[in-house]
Amino acid sequence: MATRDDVLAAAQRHLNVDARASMADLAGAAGISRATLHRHFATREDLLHELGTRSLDRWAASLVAADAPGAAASGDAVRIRACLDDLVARYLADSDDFGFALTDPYLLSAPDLVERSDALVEREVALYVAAQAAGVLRADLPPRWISHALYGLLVAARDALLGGDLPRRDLDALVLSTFLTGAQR
Amino acid sequence: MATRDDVLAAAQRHLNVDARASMADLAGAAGISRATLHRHFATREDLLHELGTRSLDRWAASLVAADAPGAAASGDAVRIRACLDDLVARYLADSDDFGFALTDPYLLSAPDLVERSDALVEREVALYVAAQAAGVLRADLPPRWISHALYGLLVAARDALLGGDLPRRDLDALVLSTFLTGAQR
DNA sequence: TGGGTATGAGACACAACTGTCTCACATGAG
DNA sequence: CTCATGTGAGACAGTTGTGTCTCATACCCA
Repeated sequence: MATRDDVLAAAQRHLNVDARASMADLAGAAGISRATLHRHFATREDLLHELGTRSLDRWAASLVAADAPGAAASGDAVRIRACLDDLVARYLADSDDFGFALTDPYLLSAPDLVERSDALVEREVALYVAAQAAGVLRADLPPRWISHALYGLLVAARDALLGGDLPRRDLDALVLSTFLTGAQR
Repeated sequence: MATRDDVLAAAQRHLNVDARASMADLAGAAGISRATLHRHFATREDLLHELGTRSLDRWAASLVAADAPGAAASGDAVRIRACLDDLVARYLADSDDFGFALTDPYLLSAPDLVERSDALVEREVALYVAAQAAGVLRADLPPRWISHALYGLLVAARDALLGGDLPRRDLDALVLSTFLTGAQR
């Protein structure tokens, strides 16, 4: 018998492949009937919202696991740099599971999710500000842009993976290296 | 009286704000009735497809305007570098108009558009390969990844602009600089 | 074995959107 | 003025997906 978590996981996986999947599609992906899916999640919005919340949970957890607040507060360049490396790898792992959430139109328009997302950006930006102060990141880039840029590279990585252009194992190094030093020789 | 092009332009503008707009929404945005919109475009797919085609036209035109094939063939580092600068600025201008097309689920799943898009990526990749050979871009990055990365930065720029985090005038420099040299100090 | 629980299949009403059609009206050209 | 053309308003049917409900059944546990 499929648990609520099993269903969420299946929906997640399927949405990463087909962002416009219907409830019938998601039920099929979970190997259950549509009726049973509705027993778990009354509405499609409920399901999406739950996935959105979990994706934000993961984002928040990654910030904590990489100790972004600690690194930012320390002001230590080496520590901040290690934190950035760690963060990129964690974000990539998160987007393996929640990649669809990066660009899902519903999630991007749900007010409470957007609000929480903004709050997380704020915490991430604090790290970038500290990184700039410590000389780890360029001080001439708006920290919010740095956040957007890393987000964009995650979208790029997701699409490269989906398009079969790159093996997963290369992504960590590519994203980090592109993020930090760009594409120029 | 609104021409077909006026209608397309209005739809484009509105889709950049609300990617899930209905035909009624788009008619309203164009200041015409839904019936008239259907006189211009029999189906929603027709409209989307036309916009998708035009966005690919613009992409192709930008590659030509920046003389990517010429620069690639020349093998001249200075010329290739200038071409890249030009290309980034043009892509950003294109995404002012066609930003929604970057992540629109329908456009990304329409087989003929995807096919044409792949062909354009191919031509873009040729430029990156030449840039790597000329020592302009890092040779250790897969050229396809470079293409994805720039695409990701365009998404980032669009979102930063939409979120009001950055003024339009700063985008060219930020995207180019981040693309080329990254965020690291 | 019997009873409670979860499920699948399917019917059903409903909502939103789509695409078509008609008709009345405005406007501009001749 | 008159006619042709384009338009808006609205009715209409069709489609798709949603959410609810019922009922038979399978399964697990006592």
